[in-house]
Amino acid sequence: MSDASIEGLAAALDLQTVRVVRQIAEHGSLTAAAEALGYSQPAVSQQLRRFEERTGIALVERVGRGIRLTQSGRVLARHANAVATALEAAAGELAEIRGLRAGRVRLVAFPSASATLVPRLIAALGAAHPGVAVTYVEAEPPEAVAAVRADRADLAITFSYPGDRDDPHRASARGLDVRAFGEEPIRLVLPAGHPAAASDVVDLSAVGDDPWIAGCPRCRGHLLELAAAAGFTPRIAFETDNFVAVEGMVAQGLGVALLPDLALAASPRHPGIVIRPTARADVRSLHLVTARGAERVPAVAATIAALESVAAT
Amino acid sequence: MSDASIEGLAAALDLQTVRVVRQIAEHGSLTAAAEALGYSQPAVSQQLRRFEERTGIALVERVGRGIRLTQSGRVLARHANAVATALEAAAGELAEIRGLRAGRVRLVAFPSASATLVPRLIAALGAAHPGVAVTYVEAEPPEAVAAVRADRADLAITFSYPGDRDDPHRASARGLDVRAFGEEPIRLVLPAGHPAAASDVVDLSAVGDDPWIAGCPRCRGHLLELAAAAGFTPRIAFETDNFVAVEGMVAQGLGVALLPDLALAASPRHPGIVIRPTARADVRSLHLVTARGAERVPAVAATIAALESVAAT
DNA sequence: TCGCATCCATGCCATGCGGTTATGCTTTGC
DNA sequence: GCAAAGCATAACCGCATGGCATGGATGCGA
Repeated sequence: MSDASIEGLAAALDLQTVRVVRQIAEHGSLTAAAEALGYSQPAVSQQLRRFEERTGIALVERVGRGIRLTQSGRVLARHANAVATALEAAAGELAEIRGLRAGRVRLVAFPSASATLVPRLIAALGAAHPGVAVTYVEAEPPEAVAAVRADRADLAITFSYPGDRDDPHRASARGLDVRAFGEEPIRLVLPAGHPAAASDVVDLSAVGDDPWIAGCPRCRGHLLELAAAAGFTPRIAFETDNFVAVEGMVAQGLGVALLPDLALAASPRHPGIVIRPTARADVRSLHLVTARGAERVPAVAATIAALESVAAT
Repeated sequence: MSDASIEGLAAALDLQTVRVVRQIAEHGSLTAAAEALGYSQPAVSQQLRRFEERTGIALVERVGRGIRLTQSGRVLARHANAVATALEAAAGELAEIRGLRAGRVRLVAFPSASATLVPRLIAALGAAHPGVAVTYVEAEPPEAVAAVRADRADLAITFSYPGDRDDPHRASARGLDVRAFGEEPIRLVLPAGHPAAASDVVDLSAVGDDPWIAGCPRCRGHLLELAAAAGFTPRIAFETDNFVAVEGMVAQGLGVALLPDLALAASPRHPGIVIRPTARADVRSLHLVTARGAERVPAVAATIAALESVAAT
């Protein structure tokens, strides 16, 4: 019963009363406390009375035309400072986060963004909001989405090919927020001197008979789709995740390849290759995946803003 | 501006939100938090939304069909424990006081109560409520009242004579609470063998020619009043505050005296004296003086109750 | 001793906070 | 594909909470 009474009391304690008692202890009168709190005097008077009725605990006693705190009142006033201190500490931290003087963003992005997009993003974010801490992890889109879902990341940068079979932004990203923030051209990579390199824009069918060097599984799937649309089935000679290796292979004349812009921009252009846009101006789309409502988190919002400004260049 | 925003935030923080966030952090869902708090699920949902609208701070983000706390939410949850701890400490202390397992009464009483009434009072109070601490100071009524007014005492036991000129319970006790709790007979003290001692009840006029031994100034004033009512002017031979000395003087035949019952009960009865009621059954009244509303303080209420039971015997 | 200023309590009223129930939407698991 | 889980929204409502006006008691000073 003693425990129950304490719990009941703790539930009956409200901040208003605590604040009022604190001011009364400091100023010695209801009127002064009311003024300090920006309330009218009756408001404070009633606040006290309500608390006393609710809890059966007398906080003030009258003496002359004034009042003074009872023992209980003084006890509450003493603890009021502890409560106020804890609340102000919380408010301080929250204000820091809201004002972007503190905060944290855990970023995940696909590998080819690591060399170009992500560094620029982090730099822009750091310049605008030095107080925000950024952590970055590299992961392919499906894993990146999983990281957001599992609360291992706040923000995932992913891509998807048009008509992607297991599009990470359809089934697997359900329950999350996906926003497209740009498109990335897909380039045809040819060995220098390749006949098709003569024209500024190359139709895929023009290299339908060449051997192909394919990238990651999903990139490979995309290649198959584009080739089918162009009317051929690519003969895939090699597969590798490593863009630099792809460029080297193409330079050696081992085949041709499709590479997204960011992958090409990640390293100095290999001298033995030529880059050409595809005739159909193929692109893959870039996405931002977050928990729904995460854009209301200041650090996340700032990151999105920074990403949009970076992506625009 | 940063400070202002912190202050604004601290003012916008309310216990309900803190409690809600705390439960969400613990249980991981609104529904579970609502159940833990004894609320319906929409109540918790709206509580959160209101806070977020009020402060512009997002506390939760949605993921799938559930939610999770944002960084701000976790910050608040962390501080929530500190707040809850402080509140529970306050509630605990208040519950102790309310349940009379703790508390304090500062008692003041007039000297002749020190030997009889007060010890019995303190004993009764201590037996009923061992947790309540009692302090006691001896003071004449005017000083006792002043002590209550100046917050040096919670409860003053005083007396007043009927028609007292500067009645401590009229002018000087204004703004305080005065309650009569009993009357104390005034006895005539005669040397053994005094002729008037032959009758069980003595009219004052029967000893009008005797020399008198007077007590404290206010007692002396009372003596003069009673004598005047009986038709004589007392010849005052000695004055002393000390009741025991009064008894000794009377025993030596130096005069007669009026003494209140409590003063007589304070020491073993002197063998050389005789006690007689006065013909008019004179009494002085006993009072309890407190701050107004002090009876709502548990320890004070318990003392009053104990005093009433003690005074009844 | 008689105003006058001070301080708190009270009555009345408007507002909106904070709760409820009912219901719908999205996601997830079988 | 359907049922269950989980949150949001809408409609409604009680009363806590604050304001204003006023009254009563006290204390101070002329």
